[in-house]
Amino acid sequence: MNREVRVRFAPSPTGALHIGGVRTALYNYLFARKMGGKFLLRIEDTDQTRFVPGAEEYIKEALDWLGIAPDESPWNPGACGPYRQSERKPMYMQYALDLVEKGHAYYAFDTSEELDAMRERLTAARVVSPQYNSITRTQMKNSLTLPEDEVKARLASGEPYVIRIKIPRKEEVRLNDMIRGWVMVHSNTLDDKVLMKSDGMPTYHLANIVDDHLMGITHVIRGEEWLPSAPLHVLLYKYFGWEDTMPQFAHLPLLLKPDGNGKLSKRDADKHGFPVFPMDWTDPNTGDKVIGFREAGYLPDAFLNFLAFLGWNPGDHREIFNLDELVQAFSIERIGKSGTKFDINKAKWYNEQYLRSKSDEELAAYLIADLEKEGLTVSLDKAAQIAAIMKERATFPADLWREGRFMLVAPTQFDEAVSSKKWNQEAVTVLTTYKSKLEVSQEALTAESAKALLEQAASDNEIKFGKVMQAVRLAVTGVGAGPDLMAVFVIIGKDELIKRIAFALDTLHVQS
RNA sequence: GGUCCGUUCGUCUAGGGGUUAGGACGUAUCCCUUUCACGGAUAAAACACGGGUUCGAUUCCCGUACGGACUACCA
Repeated sequence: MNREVRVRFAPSPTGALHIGGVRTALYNYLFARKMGGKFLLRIEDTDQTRFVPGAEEYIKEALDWLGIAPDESPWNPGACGPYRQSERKPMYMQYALDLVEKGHAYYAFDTSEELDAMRERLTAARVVSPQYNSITRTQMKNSLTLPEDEVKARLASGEPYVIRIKIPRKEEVRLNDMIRGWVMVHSNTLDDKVLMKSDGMPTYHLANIVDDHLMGITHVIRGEEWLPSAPLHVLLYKYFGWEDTMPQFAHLPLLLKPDGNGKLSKRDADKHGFPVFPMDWTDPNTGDKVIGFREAGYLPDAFLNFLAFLGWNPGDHREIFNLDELVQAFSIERIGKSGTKFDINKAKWYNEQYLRSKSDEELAAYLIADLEKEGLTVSLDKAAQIAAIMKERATFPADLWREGRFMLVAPTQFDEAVSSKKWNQEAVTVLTTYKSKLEVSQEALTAESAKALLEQAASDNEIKFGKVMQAVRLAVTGVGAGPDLMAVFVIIGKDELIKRIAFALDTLHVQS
């Protein structure tokens, strides 16, 4: 049987989409495209208590930003809708009841207090892992222990209940994970997980099996945190009689903290000052703010490239891949098994690579946008010129302006450390000469003519050109470092250049 | 605690029974140069440990250690 590949990304709308989730979405997308299949988005909102307004929109916007929009989603439904589990609510009960009928599930009436009491009792009795299972269920209030009449009466009276899976006492459950190979667990370590909650909603375990089946999902690519419950899912496929079309599983390694141990979290972002979310987000309930890669200045292609390499590699030494190239090169077999520590330096490096590969005009658009925020305007042409000489030294688009502002705004003060060391009589002499040469020159200012004139000014005074360059730079830009000076001169223009030199000559004083 | 998963330079990783264990980020040095960058070159830097199997193990097997995930009417 050769089914069309269909994969899904199934986040819960409980807040900002974590970077690990974004990577899961990306791998799903890459796999779908590579296999010529479909990538779907399903919103797993079965926990009504954790609903956060705006979270869904955040997910959509993040995927759109990265260019990995799903083929089917709540906003772009295909034939398998709805794509929100809350909207699929009426579908689940029949499947749960089917399991009850087959003897693979049962009703349970225990209150949360009774559940707590059971766990306390077991803990006190030094039972290693207190759980609702084949042994303990015999002492709880459920349709396995209660007389049939009573069960019916309780159901009829509207008493709250859940439906639990009846895990077999002794059975080896095995699955062949695409990343990890055969994983085996004994059913006696599994517990009778709740399938239907008392509010009439399914739990993740039921909903994801039913939906994946109904949606024709062929491969489940998800985080490693799901591995322990995968055997439960395998059992469910078996009990539903869907073994033939059970998806293949691929459990992705986790994204870990950059320094210590454990899963990457928002705390790490706060601690190290880098984002772990794709975009800015303010939680409407708690007011918590997180910063995003997008707002921090990461380019979507760079971010995607970085993300793809967190746990996957193409097997050769190439590092730069755009989305299409990632699709071509991607394979699940080349995903690593071990957890990946998060290194923001690599992300920055990727961003630099992509920034430099952009055209001057593209970069100019960023620059112009930044300038507008400060009420400044500049021609596209000039912005492109600035971008051209700044991009080699920028990590983020914002660096273009932050480090290049002197090209549009004359310095009003001068870097003290540089002036104390480099501002000397020789510099003053050369600059004075240079200024007058510029004033009388009829030539248009080019990088070549600007340099020729400066060299003349230096040699006229029998001073080595290189010796005063730092001072010249200081005079014109206010700082001691920056892009090629002659290019800067051309951008600011002759008049402005003369003005700046005059101002520096007036303002700075030679220290003895 | 239990179950499951994992372990190659600081980090991301390639590799795989016999290799000078390769690349990238980062770090250091040098070159280029009007500074700072970019770029180029070089360097330091790794197979967790212990047993097997084998002529030979970093690679295969088993333990140990360490790390992680899971252990809810959350996903």
